[in-house]
Amino acid sequence: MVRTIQIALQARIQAILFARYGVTLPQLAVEQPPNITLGELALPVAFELAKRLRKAPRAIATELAAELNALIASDPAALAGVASVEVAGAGYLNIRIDRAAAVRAIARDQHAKIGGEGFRLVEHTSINPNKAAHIGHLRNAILGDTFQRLLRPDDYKHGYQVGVQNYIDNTGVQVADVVVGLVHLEGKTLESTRALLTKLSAAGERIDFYCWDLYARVSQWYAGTGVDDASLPTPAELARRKQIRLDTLHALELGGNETAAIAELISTAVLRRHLETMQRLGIEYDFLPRESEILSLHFWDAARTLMLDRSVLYLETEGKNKGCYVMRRAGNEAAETSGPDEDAKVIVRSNGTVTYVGKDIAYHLWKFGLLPGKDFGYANYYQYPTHTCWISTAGASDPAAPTFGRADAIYNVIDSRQNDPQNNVVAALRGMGFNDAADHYTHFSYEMVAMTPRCAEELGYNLSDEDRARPFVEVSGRKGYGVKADDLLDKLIAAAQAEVDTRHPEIDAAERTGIATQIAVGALRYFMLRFTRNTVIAFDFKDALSFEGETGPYIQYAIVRATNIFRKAETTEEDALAAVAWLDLSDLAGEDGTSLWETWLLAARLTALIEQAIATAEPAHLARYAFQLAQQFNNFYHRYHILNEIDSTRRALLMATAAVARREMVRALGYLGIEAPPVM
RNA sequence: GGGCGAGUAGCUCAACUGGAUAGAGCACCAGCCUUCUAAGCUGGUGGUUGUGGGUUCGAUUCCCGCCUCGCCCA
Repeated sequence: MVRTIQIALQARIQAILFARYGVTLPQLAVEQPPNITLGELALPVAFELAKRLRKAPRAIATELAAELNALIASDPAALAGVASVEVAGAGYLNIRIDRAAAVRAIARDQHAKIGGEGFRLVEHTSINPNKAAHIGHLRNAILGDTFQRLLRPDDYKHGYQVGVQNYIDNTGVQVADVVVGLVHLEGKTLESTRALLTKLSAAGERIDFYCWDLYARVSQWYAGTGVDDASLPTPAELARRKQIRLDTLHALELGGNETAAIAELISTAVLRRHLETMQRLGIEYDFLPRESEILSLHFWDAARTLMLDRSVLYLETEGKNKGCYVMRRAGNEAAETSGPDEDAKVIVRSNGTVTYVGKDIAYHLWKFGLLPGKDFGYANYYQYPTHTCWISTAGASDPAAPTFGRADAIYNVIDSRQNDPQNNVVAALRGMGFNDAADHYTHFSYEMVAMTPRCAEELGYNLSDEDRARPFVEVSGRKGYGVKADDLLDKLIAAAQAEVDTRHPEIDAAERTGIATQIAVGALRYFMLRFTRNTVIAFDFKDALSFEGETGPYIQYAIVRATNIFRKAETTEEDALAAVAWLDLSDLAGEDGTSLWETWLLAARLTALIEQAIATAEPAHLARYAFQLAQQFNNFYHRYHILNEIDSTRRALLMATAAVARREMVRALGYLGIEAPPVM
């Protein structure tokens, strides 16, 4: 509702500016006054114009206010919802909203439209399928899933058509390392690896946890510093191990051999575990494109042809990159120095192998439907209650499967360490003339999740003095340092369960666990979303396990309180809101009414916040909003005792206020992927 | 050496992309449960926004130098 007024206001003011001064502003900021007594919206537009028009801001604001007020007087429909415009401070244009009219509109759930045409592809999670998911992966998946919810069509908004994919690097060095561990440290074959999976499954143990330990062990074996070596091996032995690693990697890339079959078996099993882990958090995928198919379906060959045709790729004939196919780096396109561009990015090495960036360019051409004649095969892999998750295959495609390589816009949730490679892909697209694709390519970049040194030591890791002095310690799969996603979730559920058990012994055990799980997920998802993307999260159990203050459970609790009011009053949120239509709302103007009105006003900002979160690709804004709304509701809750109110008109207004706050809290939390428990 | 990001209250973070008195949470102190659930509320302490300049009506925000920290590239 606030957004509807904002849009109308911006359009009207732009029209006036053009008619009166002949100017059009590219952006017209709409802010909030510091205090509600000054109005509901504020525009600093007069300051902006002061320079251009060489006129005092206050004088401009006065002219604009007069014109807007005249418009409102002559045509009430022109700026529906706006009561008056006044000048304040040094030249702010402050807007007063017609409270009664706005409250009626909000109660009817009128709000601005969100969404548009086109297919948007959100890629997130993308964990190497060689070990358990950890807290860093959780941040990625939670960010991506939340963003996907903001885009997707639902009951509240038209949204955009969305596909969610999770890219699987199943032929990379990380999977190869685990295969080395299985084959060379544990002496396993394809058959005995299969037996291992069966055994673990029967014992209820997690293959991804098994691989977590094995991966760390292999990494140490390469260095000769782990449990497999009593003393440091000879250089020749270390070289032999390094060669085993390379040979294994090549076998995976080649495919069609026992090593690759073991990799396929293990990576698929670990992948399934990742999907299960993420499903605990309400995170689902539509498609799992794998690197093995990008290789076997020869995506790169098509990309190379395209890149050569468009002169993005060229053969370097001198310098250190002689014999390589290279591409100029982003920002270096105009370099005209003589001699080889030593800073160019190698795409095909002199031995003929393609680098990661090369494969990534091919993959992204596919995403935009720009890779001629290439698409994945699609096979059914995982069934969610409401839809299927497809996986890539080199074999025949399931006729029921959709295709995903037709995106109008893409969002890649990838941590900030990949900034450079991501920029290279965009530069390649641009270099090929695919500017529209490049313009709609969003690297949804975020900083890593590290651990506080205290947290790492709690987990039993031996830190160097240097590490101990740092603000945080990086999660490391190679070292085996990290907090596993499932472990953290189990811990959170246990902590929540203890609270629920003492508070609600009357509820049956299964239901208590269900509530504890909702609370745990709420705490975890909110924790990962409250930080803006470019903030490094220094993970600590104390903060993450907190259910008080700025947390998910705080918001859930506020909702439960609202729920209780309706339960005790034996009415519903819907009825309370419907009653607003014939309610006398004249009270809203007074001081007491203002306090109620502030709750309505904040509740009516949801659409604006969603738009902002989409435009800036920053879910943290919405997370903070949800918390602020819960704070606002808790204030309201303590100030007014609704069920004791004897004046029926007033009681109805209070009920409706609780209803609107609850409605928007539930919605905002829903977009964050957090459910509202029935009781807490 | 080059690139990117960060430095704000004791701690962890915001600040709607240049606006009005820089805000939350945690911690600490003092209060509030026979009340719609205290996972809550009220009040208080706490700031030279790393530092030095510049741009202008106005800077945490933009520009330049310097200092720290992190990541990526070579």
